[in-house]
Amino acid sequence: MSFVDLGLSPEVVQAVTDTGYTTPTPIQAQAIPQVLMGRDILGCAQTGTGKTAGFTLPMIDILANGRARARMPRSLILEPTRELAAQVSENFEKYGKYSKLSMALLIGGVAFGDQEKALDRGVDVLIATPGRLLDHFERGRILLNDVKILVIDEADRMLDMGFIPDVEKIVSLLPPLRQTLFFSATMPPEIKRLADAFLQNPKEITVARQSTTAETVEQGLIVVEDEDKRPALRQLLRSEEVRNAIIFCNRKRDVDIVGKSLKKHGFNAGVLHGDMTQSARTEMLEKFKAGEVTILVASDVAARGIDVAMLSHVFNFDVPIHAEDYVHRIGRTGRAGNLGKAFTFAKPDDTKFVAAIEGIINKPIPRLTLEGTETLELLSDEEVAAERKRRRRAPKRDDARGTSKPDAGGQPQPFHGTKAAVHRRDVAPSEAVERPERPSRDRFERPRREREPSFRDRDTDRPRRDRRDDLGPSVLGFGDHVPAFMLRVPPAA
DNA sequence: AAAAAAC
Repeated sequence: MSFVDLGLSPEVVQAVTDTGYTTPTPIQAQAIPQVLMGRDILGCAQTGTGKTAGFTLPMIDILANGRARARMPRSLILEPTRELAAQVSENFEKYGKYSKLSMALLIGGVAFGDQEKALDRGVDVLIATPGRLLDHFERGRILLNDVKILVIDEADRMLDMGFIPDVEKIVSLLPPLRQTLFFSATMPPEIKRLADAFLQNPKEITVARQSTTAETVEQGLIVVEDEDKRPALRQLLRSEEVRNAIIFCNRKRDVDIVGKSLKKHGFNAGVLHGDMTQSARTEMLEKFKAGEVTILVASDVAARGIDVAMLSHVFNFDVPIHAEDYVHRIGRTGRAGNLGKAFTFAKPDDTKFVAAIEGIINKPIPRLTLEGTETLELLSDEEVAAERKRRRRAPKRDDARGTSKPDAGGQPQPFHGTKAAVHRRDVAPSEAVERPERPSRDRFERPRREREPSFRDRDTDRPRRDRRDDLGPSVLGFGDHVPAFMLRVPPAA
């Protein structure tokens, strides 16, 4: 079976041959002929299966005929992360080099100017993350009624990330008569519902998730105390033949800490997480791909899809909270038949998370010990519960990780907002932990701020005395019970 | 226990 047999054009086949690929992967062999026939696809597959080429190759041929009008893309590919979107655009560049296709990449963290210019020229292929795409749409820079092919990639991840409302909004802007390719690594009910809504008589393609069985990945679990993780990691990095590795941390903060620590100890390490600027993210990923940086400390931005050829190792500095993420993380190694190793550091109370992982990979992860490191065992569920209880009763005075703000902890603290520092000496220690109630900092819990009553002239934005005086003591919506502070006349500007 | 994504 070759790419020619799948019905692809000589131009595309040549471009594929140039990159060195000769044999289609199972998902490519199944999907490409169907996509070329114009059929909808429901693909159950993750990256590493050749899924991306499974849709880019036939799309290049389908879009070869016809021209895009300004601001009216002819196809749309939605990706959950910026890196994935960038990767898909590289795919189109690589395989579309003998075909004349125009393309635009709409992702956040990048200036609008160039993206708008590209849209104005007209694009055959539009690759986007949902937020930035909607942003362009709302600015009126883009029209979606000419989209003939829609690709929704990594749908389950979009769900995890809360993008589904955005995706539904975007799909509602597309013409109903179109071809839709829908990919997801897993098919929870919510994703199935979406697939049913978006697809018409789709061809279902399921590709075995080889990383779940992970025959080519040797796995190991090391149980240590939190503070022993970094030395243990260094020891492991030195004893293993690490060609290149990703080290996953659960928190961005720890990504920075571990990255810094490794660099300090002379490792060729770099960091990658979503709080970095887009240019720093791109630069780091490129350095890692090029081998300039051999150890990448990363958050789960890098857990899925990031396609770095032949990683020798994956380390989980923390046990991932969602078992699925474990599969995705270690799926970065042992790909395409190469051998890989995956080591996971667990704390003794990570019992539940480890059990969940072993449940979905359907086998135990071998426990390892490290010389010179105190290797422990996972606690039983009862022990974890007891430990939690104990810790609640005697809260830590100072946070060993150094992350707490100076005013946190159980010490008596001055109240804020008073001139004299008032210490809470008169309360029992256990109650002293209770902080005075403050407005929630969580942006989702924060009550929506009501629009202030407009005392300003709409045109001049000047305060309007007349209006304010007219208003009298009543405030709309409060009847006769108007809180005193709302009746205060704002200072004249 | 987190991370990801729009300004």
